[in-house]
Amino acid sequence: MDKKEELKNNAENSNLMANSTFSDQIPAVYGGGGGGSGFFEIPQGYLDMMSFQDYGGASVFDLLQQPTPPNLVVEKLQIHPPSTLEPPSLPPSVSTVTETPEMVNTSTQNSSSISSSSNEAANNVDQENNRRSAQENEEEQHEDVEDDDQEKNTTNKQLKPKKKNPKKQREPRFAFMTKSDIDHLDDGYRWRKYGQKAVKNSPFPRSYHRCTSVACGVKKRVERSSDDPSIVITTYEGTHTHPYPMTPRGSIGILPESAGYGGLGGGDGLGVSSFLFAQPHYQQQQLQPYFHNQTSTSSSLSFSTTNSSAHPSSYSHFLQERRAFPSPSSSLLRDHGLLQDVVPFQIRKDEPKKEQN
DNA sequence: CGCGTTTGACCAGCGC
DNA sequence: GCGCTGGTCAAACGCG
Repeated sequence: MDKKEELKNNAENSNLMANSTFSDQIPAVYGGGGGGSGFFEIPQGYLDMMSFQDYGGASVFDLLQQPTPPNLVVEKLQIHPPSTLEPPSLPPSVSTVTETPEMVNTSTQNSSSISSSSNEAANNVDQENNRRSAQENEEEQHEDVEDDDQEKNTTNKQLKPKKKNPKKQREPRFAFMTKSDIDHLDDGYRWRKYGQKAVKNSPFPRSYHRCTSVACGVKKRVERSSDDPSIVITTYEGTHTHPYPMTPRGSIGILPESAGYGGLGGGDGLGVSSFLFAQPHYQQQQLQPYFHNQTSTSSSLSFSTTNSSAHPSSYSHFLQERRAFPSPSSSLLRDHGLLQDVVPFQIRKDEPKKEQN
């Protein structure tokens, strides 16, 4: 543990890395090979009911089929308008959107309405996203998905010949922030933690998780915002190559509210939160019960995407992948890809209209 | 015993 | 080239 502290301190003391600015962050959120992030302040329990339309690489608010739901307090939102793309027309609610110049490539400095917390959080996410997306955009086109396995195979570990494929491919990523005391949000999949690292500019370590499913190379990073410890930044990378587990960790999809999963942040200390979405159980409900009346705390959710493949419908990619594996209850569990890990379909509009091709 | 976590070390990429 | 950081590996360990 002492060493851990050391690492942290090192990271903190290290000023080699310039203070990350958004300027060179994710190039874009609107599809085209970019990413973005948003930050919503959402009443606790609302997440369970939240849903967005197919995230086809549009703006964050395009995720919201309808204007911001009544109980959804859009506190902060960051998006990354691509320098080369025109921002999509945004719904009325988007008036609350703050397009942060510094998040655009051209950026300078500014951003009035973005709080430091979300700023920082998104920053963390975007930082890496962008860093890679640049190089990945080129590389990824050459290779295909299997490389994760191949890496391991080719990694004949004698001592530590971790020579990986130079053209390491990065899968599309999807990041979001949640305001929660709990780090590891249970999205229904089973994850194995394979690493933890101290990150610079943050006193909180970042943990690395991998889907335990064989041949599924989906990874997940979890970290806390250095600025606002209550914010958990979760980044998914890759696409699940297997059906959505109906009984992950014992009880996905059949979690009664009484089971203590009613809302976010309700639990404490445990490694798993009630961050469960797309439960058939919820589908019965209407958009009414936003709240589960847990506590007065609120949960928040934000997005940051990196479309390394430069496809406008990057996230649709997820969705399609997931649809390839209709589950027994697929009729109920509309497949929304990783998004459904994050956003309960209740609020997503199930209309297939945005399923661009 | 199987599975998941912890942890120290290694590697690659990047900036200076 | 060097140092830093992020990402990953895998042995050791813990837990049920």
